[in-house]
Amino acid sequence: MNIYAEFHARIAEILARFSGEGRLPPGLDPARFVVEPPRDASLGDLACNAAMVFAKEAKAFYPNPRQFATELAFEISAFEDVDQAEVAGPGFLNIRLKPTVYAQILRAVLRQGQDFGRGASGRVAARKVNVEYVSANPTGPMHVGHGRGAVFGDALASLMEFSGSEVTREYYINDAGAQVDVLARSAFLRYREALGEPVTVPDGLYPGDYLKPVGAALATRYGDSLREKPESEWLAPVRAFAIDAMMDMIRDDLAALNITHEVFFSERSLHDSSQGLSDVEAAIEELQSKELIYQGRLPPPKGQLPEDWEDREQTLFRSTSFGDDVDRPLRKSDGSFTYFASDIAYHRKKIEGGYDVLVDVWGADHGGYVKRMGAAVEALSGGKVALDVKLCQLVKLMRDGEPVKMSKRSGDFVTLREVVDEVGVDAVRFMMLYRKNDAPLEFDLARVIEQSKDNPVFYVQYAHARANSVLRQALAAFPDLELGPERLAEAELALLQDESEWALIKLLAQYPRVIESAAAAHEPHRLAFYLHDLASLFHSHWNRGKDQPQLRFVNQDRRDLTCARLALVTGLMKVLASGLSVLGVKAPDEMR
RNA sequence: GGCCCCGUAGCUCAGCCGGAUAGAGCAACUGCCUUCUAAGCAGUAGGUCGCAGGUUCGAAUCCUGCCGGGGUCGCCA
Repeated sequence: MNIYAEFHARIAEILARFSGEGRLPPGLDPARFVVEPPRDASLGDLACNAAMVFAKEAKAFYPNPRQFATELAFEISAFEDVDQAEVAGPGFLNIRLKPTVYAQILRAVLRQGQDFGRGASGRVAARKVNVEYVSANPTGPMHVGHGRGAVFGDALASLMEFSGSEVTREYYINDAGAQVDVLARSAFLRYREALGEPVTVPDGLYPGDYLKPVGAALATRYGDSLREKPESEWLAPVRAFAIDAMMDMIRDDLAALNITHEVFFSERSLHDSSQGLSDVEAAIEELQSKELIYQGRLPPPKGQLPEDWEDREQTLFRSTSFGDDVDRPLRKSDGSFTYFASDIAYHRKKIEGGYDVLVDVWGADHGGYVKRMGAAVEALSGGKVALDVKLCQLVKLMRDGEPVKMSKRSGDFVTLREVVDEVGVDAVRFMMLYRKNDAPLEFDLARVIEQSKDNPVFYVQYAHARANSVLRQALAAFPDLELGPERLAEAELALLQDESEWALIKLLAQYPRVIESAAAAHEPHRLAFYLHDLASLFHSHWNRGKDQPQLRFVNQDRRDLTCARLALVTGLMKVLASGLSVLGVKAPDEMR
């Protein structure tokens, strides 16, 4: 039950009726106006800008927006659940609802529980969505930056799912490039080490200790049978073995963050030509048939020229036809395919999967890649599939305001796993979501486990725990009280008289709208901020009970009033629990 | 040099598809609280929304140019 969507529909109906009656021109697009909470709650419950948005079209019928709005206000006042509708400012329509509307919403929250807000996007929701995230190279443990993309993608997937889309969570394994050969050589070195050879890791190989167990496992599996063979013979099996080991490790790291993917897609599989044309070849062929491939030369990049730059003719994709800056090469100088070529093939597979929307979550350093990928998806889908690339900025790891030193070169960097083990899943997830994805994030290891109001994770979880504590105390005061949501929904809600009680209910009523807009914008941080706002309002109302005992939720002398207030508390708990669960953060019953 | 992201209170950041007097937390200042319901509470002050144009009834929001910070710039992934 989303009152904003509800009134948007009703007003759209009025406009359509006016058009039919010749009081407005036909064909006014309802998508152009909005129904939203007014800036200032004292203005009412809903604000609508339709009269101003359509002022131009309505000019022949109403000389100015205010008169148009007055006409609409007259119609809206007639609704049973509307207390009053009035015109304000240049032509705003402010609607005040009867309190019974909010009482109904609270009952809906209680009855639907954690499903309140589910499917909030209704028909606006994309039907089938693919969210690709993490996609860290299988060459080592994940670091904190990967973690941000992982948490972001996972929460976005849940959010879109909750709002009404069918979502597939996908991981693209970069198991085809040169870096997995480096991985294989590094693992082979550790294999020789495990067989008793003294080794030093040369430059260019991965030095991390995490490959030692892989070397040992190789030794167990192969004995010394690979030792004297040429690289051409051991590379493939060692590479496959090491990739599997790395993916197991990455899956473990993700599991520690409660992240799972439905699909792990192998880049290497795109190059498999054992069944005829490989996927990469097929993708290029398809683009060829659309005359988007040609042999040509690229101008050298401006600024500093790469040292090994050579001007040569190459296979190019005409991405400039779709807004890219230059056309992009598909084959390297040795004839093999570029990463971009495999990525085109990969996205072609996703398009074939019948998705309406593709979301890719990348690190900000891949920003230069967005246009060409968008061009490829547009070319391959004929513009039917939307690709939204979400770039996640860096994470700066801090401790008590001081940066934590990380040197990746030595192979001795702070891993995601270490951070999760130190501060817990909830802190990592919530903090990573409590910031826009494209803004850099400072993550302070000390601050996120602080139990104070300065720590948003604690603050929001504590609101849930505190609500639960109120219920426990109510039970102590009235041992026979039935606290089931169904029973509380029958409480006499009209007994709620305090303004901040209604402010809380009104904020609860916004939850579906928050879900809808956060999902539509692919911005889970909006939900995190909403939950913080909700917690904040609850805490501050709770604190008023310090000075004014009559405002406390549990009132020994007023069983009926207590019930009404418990209905509010329970509704709040449900929404907090629902939102936290969408973000993948626990809603604890107590914080001790 | 091209492209992308960012620039909002002293600091860290929100601000939806253009909407009414631009918000929150921290820090600062002023009171209160010191066992009351649970990790304090209430209030005050603080802004040229980087700058300059443009679009319009209306711009932090959209467009153009500039300034500043970051990222990126055939074959790396």
